[in-house]
Order: sequence, then C-alpha cells, then structure tokens
Amino acid sequence: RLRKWQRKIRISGATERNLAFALSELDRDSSRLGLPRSVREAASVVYRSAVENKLIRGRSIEGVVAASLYAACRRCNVPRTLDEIAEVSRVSKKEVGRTYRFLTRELNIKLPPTSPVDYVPRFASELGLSGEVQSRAIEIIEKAMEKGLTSGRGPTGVAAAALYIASVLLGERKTQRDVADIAGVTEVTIRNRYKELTEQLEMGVTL
Amino acid sequence: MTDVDIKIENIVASAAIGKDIKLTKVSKALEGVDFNREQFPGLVFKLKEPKTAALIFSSGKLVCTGAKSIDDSILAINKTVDLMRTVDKDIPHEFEIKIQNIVASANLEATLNLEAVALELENTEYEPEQFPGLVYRSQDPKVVLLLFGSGKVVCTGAKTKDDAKLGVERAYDRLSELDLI
DNA sequence: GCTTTAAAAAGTAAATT
DNA sequence: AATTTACTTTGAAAAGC
Repeated sequence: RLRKWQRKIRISGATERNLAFALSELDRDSSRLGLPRSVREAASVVYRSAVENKLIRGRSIEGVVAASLYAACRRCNVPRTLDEIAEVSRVSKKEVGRTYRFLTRELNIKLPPTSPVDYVPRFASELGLSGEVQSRAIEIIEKAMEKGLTSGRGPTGVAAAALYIASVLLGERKTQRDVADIAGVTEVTIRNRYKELTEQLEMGVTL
Repeated sequence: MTDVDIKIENIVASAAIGKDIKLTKVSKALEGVDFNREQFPGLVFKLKEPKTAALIFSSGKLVCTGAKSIDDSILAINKTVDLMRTVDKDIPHEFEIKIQNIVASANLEATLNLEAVALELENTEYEPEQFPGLVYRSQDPKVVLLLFGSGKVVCTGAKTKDDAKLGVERAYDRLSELDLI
C-alpha cells in the first residue's frame, strides 16, 4: 500500500515536472515569436489536453509544445509558419508538422487552412505599410479566393503578392525583395503569384 | 458510375524465393549494384528493362519497384531472379509474388476548390503550407487519394488496379454529390 | 521511428547558365 | 529570367537498429 502511494507521488511529481518544463518551453518559444498572452494560454490548453489524452507517448515535449503553439496561432488567427515555429523551438519543420497533424486528428480539432488574409497585418506592419494598403491587399486576396486562385498555393506567397500589388497601387511601393524577406518566400514565388493575380483578376496593373 | 481513366505510375511487389542468399556473391553477378550493409540491409539492383529497381535481402526475399504494369513487375522480378540464379543454381523456379502497392494518376477534368473540399468531404487533410494536394483517405476501397486544384489525382495504397480505379471513381461521385465538382 | 526504392501530382526553393 | 535539380505528401514491403 505504502509503495503504491509512493509510486503515485513519484509519478505525479514527474508529471508536474514535465508540465512545468513544457510551460517554460512554451513561454520561451512564445517570447521569441512575440506572441500575446492569449495565444500562449490557448497553446497551453492544447498542450494540457494532449497530456490528458496521453498523446505525448513516443513524442518529445518540445515537439508537442511547438505543435500546440502552431495550432494556437492558427486558431487565434495570428498564424506563424512552420518555419517560424521550427526556428524558435528546437524542433524540425517536419516534426512540428507531423505532430500538429497527429494532435489535431486525435483531439478532433478541425482548423481550416490558414487564410493569406491572416498574414496581412503582420507582414504589412513589418514592412511599414498603411492600413489602406492592407485593406487593398485583403480585397485582392478575397477576390483571388473566390476565383479559386489560392487552392494549393502557400498562404504566405499569396499574402506577399497581394501586399506587393497593393503597395504599388497605392503609391507605397516596396521591392519584391523586401516583401519576400518579410514573408519568408522567394522573389520568384511573389512573381509567379502576382502575375497570376494581375492576369486573372481584372487588374490592368503595370508594375 | 462515372468512368475515369487511370494510369498506373508505379507498382511495388514483393517476392520470396524460398532460399537464403549470399548478397556478396550475388552482387558480383549483377551489374551496377549498390550495397552498404550499415546503411541498408538490402542490395539495390537496377534493371533497365523493364526499368525497375529491386531490393534483394539475404533472407531470399525481394522488393521490386518502378514497374508501370503488373506484367512488367512480374517480368522484372523473374529477370532479376534469373540473373541471381547464374551464381546460385539452387534458387527455385517457382515462388510467390505479391503486389503490395499500386500508385496511379488520373484527371477529373474539372478544377477543384480544395478549401471547399476540405470543409465538405470527410477524412481529408489539407495543409497548403506544406503540400499543394489535399489528402483524402477513402475507406472503401481503402486507398489514399491526393487531390489537386487542377483536378489531377494520385491514388496510392491500392493492391489492385480495380481498387485504384474504383477509389478515384467513388471520390469523383462523392465530389459530385457534395456539389464540389 | 529510421534507413532504401520508384513514381505521380503542384508548389516552392536553390543552383546553373 | 529560364533550366535543371530537388524537396514536400501519399502507400507498401524488405531486415535491423
């Protein structure tokens, strides 16, 4: 009896230590990403439910924390790319993605794919673009989605191209290099996307 | 039911010749062989006709990949085993061959709005940040489909050509029912 | 889980020319 | 900027870590 009790204490002690480690890891990653407290809390909720459902088995705490953060960012509409998550955590992009899929499947979390619109505010502010440019970029993205020009394309590339076009249209021109660096895509991708957008949406733009 | 043309792109088959093999010995009889025991326990042998690759194990089992038809897959295995027999006369002429996986492609001839498909169709995964295709796990037949915005489809996990074809056709009909195509 | 093989889809990336 | 090469995803088997 006594042994069983001691074992329980030992286990709960280990559980608490793991949770404490996970939460500190979560804080560290969140700080590096500059995420608001609300997102950290959302991520900790995901992490705790993962623990409750015994989904940590065979997985690293860092990996589950990173995946929880990725999921929370998406749910709160302040998405971070897998590359950004992988950069601040010590988990590979592949691991984060696989753990994310596992968690969402096991916890029955259905998150729609990230909309390029959700990347506009962050990219725009980092580029020092006005609210008008942001609004115009969002209009472009919404039209693109209606016409099926976003299926299969990376959300960041679409957001980057829309911001680039909007910046030129409203006289706040940014170079493709600047936008590409902030969005984490290449100039070639921006070029491919914006050609597609200007051609298939009725924009008679000459950039 | 809607008829959709399927093209087999790759077949994975396994064979078990009932006899242990000395890989070092066999490697001398075959041309262009890769073999690094530390890296992978199998011997890699590439055949030019049919263009396939075979993995040969010391247990006498092998895996053949790359064939575009079941006949080619069987032919490739027989050719490979015939070559192995030049250095090991005791290899049986009669052995089992199993088709393990068939990869096929098809075209639905209609563009797809993947975000809509992801919302309406069950058992799907769509993460455009990682891969442009939507993953659809069909339960019957049990195959996995990759659906693209262009309407092109890849079917994998099938054991028979009929299952691959049926998987694509049922997916097409399902998309029609849901008014997604 | 990983290692190795082959092949398609479409997007993205990086190295060459 | 066009080409080429290459990596992302899916499935399955083999023997062993």
